[in-house]
Amino acid sequence: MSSVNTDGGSRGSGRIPLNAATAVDKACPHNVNISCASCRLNELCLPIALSKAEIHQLDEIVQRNRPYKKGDHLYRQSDEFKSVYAVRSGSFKSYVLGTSGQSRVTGFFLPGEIMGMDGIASKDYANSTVALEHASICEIPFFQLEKLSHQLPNLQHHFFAIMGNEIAKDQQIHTLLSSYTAEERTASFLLGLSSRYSRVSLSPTRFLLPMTRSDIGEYLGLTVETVSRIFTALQRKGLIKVRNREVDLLEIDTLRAIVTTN
Amino acid sequence: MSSVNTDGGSRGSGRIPLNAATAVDKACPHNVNISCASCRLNELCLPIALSKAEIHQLDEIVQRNRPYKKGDHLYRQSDEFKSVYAVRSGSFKSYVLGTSGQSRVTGFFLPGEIMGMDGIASKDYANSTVALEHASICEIPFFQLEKLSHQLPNLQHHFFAIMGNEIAKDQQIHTLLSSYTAEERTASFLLGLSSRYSRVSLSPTRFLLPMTRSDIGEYLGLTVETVSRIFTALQRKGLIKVRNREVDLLEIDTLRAIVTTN
DNA sequence: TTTGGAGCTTAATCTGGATCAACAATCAAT
DNA sequence: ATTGATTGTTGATCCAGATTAAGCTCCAAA
Repeated sequence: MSSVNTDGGSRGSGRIPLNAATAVDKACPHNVNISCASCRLNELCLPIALSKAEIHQLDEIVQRNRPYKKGDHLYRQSDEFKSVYAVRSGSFKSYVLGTSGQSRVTGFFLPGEIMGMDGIASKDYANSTVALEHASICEIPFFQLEKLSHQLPNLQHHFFAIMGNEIAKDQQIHTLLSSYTAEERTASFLLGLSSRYSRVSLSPTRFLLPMTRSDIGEYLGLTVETVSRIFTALQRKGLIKVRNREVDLLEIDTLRAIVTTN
Repeated sequence: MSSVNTDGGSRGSGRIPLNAATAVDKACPHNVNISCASCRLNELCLPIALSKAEIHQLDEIVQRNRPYKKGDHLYRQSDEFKSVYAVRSGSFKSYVLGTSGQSRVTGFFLPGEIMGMDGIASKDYANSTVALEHASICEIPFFQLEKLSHQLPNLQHHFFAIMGNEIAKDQQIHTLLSSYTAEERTASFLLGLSSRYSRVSLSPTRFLLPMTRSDIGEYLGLTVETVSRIFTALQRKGLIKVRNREVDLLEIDTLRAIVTTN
């Protein structure tokens, strides 16, 4: 079941409907009135491993607000922490500002992924988080999630797993940044996006980048120029095809080889 | 109350008993028979925010094994995950091995800190973890911790906070590696150790490094040579004094300024 | 007390990616 | 359609930190 797109979310005036974050057999995720039970992401998101009845209880505490448009902030650095958020559709980036105003991207979030966990310990968000395109979310007030986790061992277990996953992922990035070249980082980044898109049943080889080259650079510890040059170089080698935000992974195994040869 | 040291743990044949991880008014942490209730770390470690009775329940599931000597592994990459570990005394590093055998340090652990959370999601440890010196730990079988967390809301809350803290910390390192110079990274690293030592009531300005220059380099994405040069440079500027593993932070505010001027 | 190896330092050279600069393409707003 | 702003590309130059190489210090084991 690959996607049949109906609406925007893709940027190129509808020309190529790549990874538009829309539903196929379940309700449209931009729609505010979906329950977890009917959400097409329910096997990737918080409800995993919950029973029907338990999902219903989760539904009770989930708030589905109006959608966000590109540039809208979900929360800002040092705002008081009160909720974690699941991406329902679209995408977000998180970033911090340096003392002299430069931004540093700390993460990207695609449908089914959880945002805001950086605030759990300190009670303030450590990052700002902003929509990269038209997007919608589910807000889960954390104190209610804790209360419910206390009643539902499955939910507690799963949320521990989600946080553990975030920890493991952040440590991989640590390794990436401390010892990989620009080309290795970029290849790894594209492969990472690939598997995340594939997780939500979108093409693992052909997708639209929701972020700018500059965002990618800030995330990978590279300059925009380097990211642009590496894209061009990978294209010359025939491993990918890039046109603006549109990416084709032509030789995914060779890309993987670049990463693992480090 | 600053520390009065009685035994080793410091390496310099007893010459300077800096940050020997020994107890003052509570039982010696190398001792296997301490309970959480009597442990001098109980206000930093898992028991925070637990009542007397709750600490007793935690004690029941904590296993206090024999001490580890330098080079002993706690677990290795891709071993089956079954426990998290609290450092009781001494210190550890975690690392991963690249395809061609090079090691990449992913973290250092001092008394009161929790190791092994990278395994929670995947059920396998993502890192290997090894003692940097004579050290002891408390092992907490994770499934028992989950079961107990389910009974004790305070424990659940606290463990969420510990994991959230790890996430926030890992993201700071992401920023550090993606946009700080060698000098900024090194200064930040020293300041980080400083506050972690101070957390366990050891001097924040004078301590022994439990790790090699090479470990530091692998952690910060620098070579040994660069770490060595930066240490020398910071010493020439009068900001620190280094002699082998012994470090003095002479101008802690200037060090902070180096980091924040990024 | 020697010896060997791990750990550390310093210096000389090299290079990957940053910086600087110019321009092109795309898009949103009029 | 035109304009200006944002985003992306490409080339020339530079430099922080890697690499290479050599010697030094410390200490554990013979």
